[in-house]
Amino acid sequence: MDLSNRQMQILQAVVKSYILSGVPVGSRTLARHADIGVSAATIRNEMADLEEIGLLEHPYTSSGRIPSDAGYRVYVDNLMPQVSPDVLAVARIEAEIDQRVHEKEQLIRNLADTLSEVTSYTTIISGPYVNACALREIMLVPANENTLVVLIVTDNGLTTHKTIRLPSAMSVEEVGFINRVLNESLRGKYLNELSDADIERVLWRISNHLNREDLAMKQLMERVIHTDPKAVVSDGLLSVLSQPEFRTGDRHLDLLEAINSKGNLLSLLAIGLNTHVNVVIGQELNDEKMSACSIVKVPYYLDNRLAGVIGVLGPKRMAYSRVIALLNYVSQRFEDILQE
Amino acid sequence: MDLSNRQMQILQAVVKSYILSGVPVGSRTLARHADIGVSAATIRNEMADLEEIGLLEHPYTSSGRIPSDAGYRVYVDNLMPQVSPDVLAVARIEAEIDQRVHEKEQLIRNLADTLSEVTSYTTIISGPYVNACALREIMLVPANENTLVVLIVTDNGLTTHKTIRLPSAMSVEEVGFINRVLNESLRGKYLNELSDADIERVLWRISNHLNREDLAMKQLMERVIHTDPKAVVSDGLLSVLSQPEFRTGDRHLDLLEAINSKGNLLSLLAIGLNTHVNVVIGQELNDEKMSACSIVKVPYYLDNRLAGVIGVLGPKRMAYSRVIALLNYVSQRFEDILQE
DNA sequence: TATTAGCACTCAACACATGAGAGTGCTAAC
DNA sequence: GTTAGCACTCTCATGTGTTGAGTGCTAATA
Repeated sequence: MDLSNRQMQILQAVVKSYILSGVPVGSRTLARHADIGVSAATIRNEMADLEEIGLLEHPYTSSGRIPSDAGYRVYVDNLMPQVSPDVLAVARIEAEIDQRVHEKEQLIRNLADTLSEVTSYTTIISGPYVNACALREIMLVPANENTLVVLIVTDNGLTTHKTIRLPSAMSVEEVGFINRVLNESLRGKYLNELSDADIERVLWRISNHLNREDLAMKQLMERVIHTDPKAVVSDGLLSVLSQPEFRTGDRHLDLLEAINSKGNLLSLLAIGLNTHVNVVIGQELNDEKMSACSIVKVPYYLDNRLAGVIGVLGPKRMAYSRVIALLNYVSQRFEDILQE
Repeated sequence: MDLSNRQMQILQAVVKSYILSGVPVGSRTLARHADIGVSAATIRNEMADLEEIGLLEHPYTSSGRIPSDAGYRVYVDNLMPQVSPDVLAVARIEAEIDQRVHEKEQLIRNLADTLSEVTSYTTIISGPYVNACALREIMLVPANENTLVVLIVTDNGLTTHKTIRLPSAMSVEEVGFINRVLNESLRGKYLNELSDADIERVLWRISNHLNREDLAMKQLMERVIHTDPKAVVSDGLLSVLSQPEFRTGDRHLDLLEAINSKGNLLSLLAIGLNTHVNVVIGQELNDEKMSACSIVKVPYYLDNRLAGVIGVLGPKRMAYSRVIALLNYVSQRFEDILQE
């Protein structure tokens, strides 16, 4: 698929104009407003070619062209201008950070809201994953005879707690002992990097001292170490649904339905999560109901460990370059915040 | 506003039919299908009277009648049949409870989801309020020199944790001491029932022993005692937005906008929260954007203390009697669960 | 050979008209 | 007090004509 310079220029102009206006773009508008330097007729010919290659499409016989999924793909990969993040948006984000919210988890949720507001799209985040951080303190608190509450605090100030139901009652002394062992063995470690041997060692110390069946302790350890896939926060649906592409008929219900299945969202964030910034367009989302949407997402790290993913969900007709610049910025700030 | 028997009969028939079909109901349909025993013309006359009183209205000159807000109100207060909760729905709810989810908070969230599914409306819950339960254990864990994590466990197994930033560094010993004092003084108490004297006493013990300024300790106590208004969980928007009344134009955007302001939702749940089951209809919600909706809600208690509110948000044309029966049932189950 | 002007053609969008149907309000009769 | 009858109203669905943007093709042009 080799494109002439002019074809690229025209494709770029079509995508830009369509993103801006949401209206299919015709050859004459392009001839007038984009600086191509040839007549509308020539542009028409080129457009016909671009359509044949599959980069543009035609809602109906005599409407302007709109980019196909492949067209957006080429635009995003090759034609899109690199921009720096919008100053106003950055100011909003920094203002949010300056609020000095106590809980980092809360701060990150707030930032997601802010991101939704400044982009006018929906923000989806996973993480920050507590078990990607160095453990500082683990605290077992008996809630009653056979229920424990586990509080986990990481070095960088993330916290989580969960309730564990024990198969049999456990005395305060036993809980205290396990607590001590867990802290001694796990402090400073990354929960998601524990080897089977590490776990075995801890279990051995515990079952050796307490007269407890191995299995129950093993289950307890599993629960302690395993972090729930950390609910995905999403927000800003309103602005996406206000976009014209969701105003006709029941288009908006499709999107809502897709988003409602939260498991779905998590898997969307996981698509092709190797590269840095990452754009998934329309059909690539592998979900009929979301084929009118795209996701721009970027993972954020802590000590080179994946700490979570930030994603922005919008219509396919999304301001890609603007969002990408912003996401890069925000992910950097996320890392700063986590780093403390 | 005295209604004749027949007027009540007609109003009831109109509301029932409209709730069922969503279509304005005319005198002939009523004469045929509702068992009134008079002709369409008579019904027309009565309807005109009901309209004059303000219980019915007229979308346009020659359409059938629909109930006004006041009409719904009379229906809900006086005319609505008492039904027992739908067996299928109850089965779904019990199945969810049988899952034996560890965290009660999680179980309650799951039940909210189930409630949304079986009613086809949106469920909103506040609570369960941790500070309406007897305190079992309070645990202060230092996260770093000037950050504390507070874990609170109640007698009935609710848990919450929050991060507190201290104005100045605090040693492990100091934290340990405060921890001890807090537990000794507060165990078994209800955090939202502490008197100023109680708090003063605790503060006195602490500042007396540690050489600490009173104000900082006071702030710490405030944070410990004060429960965040506990985010409102809402779900099942999809089914409400699928209702015909939100399909025309941008009606759905209005509703989304209203719901998006979460503070708003909390205040909606708080409207007139004295009675047991409680129906708030249309305009009564005091929100232009929600005037097409109603909320049915019921508080749930623990030891005669308000533990939270469950609400169901749907179109004004909601199956009130069914929802009320279900909510009564669910609130009872909530109380059982909290009671353990 | 690449480009352009010209022109017939297509199709969505809008405005307007028309008819059917449901339902009302009113009046006069029962 | 109740009912039948009838003119009237208004929505909704359908159809028709017009407009305008835009295309595809062809033939002329550089």
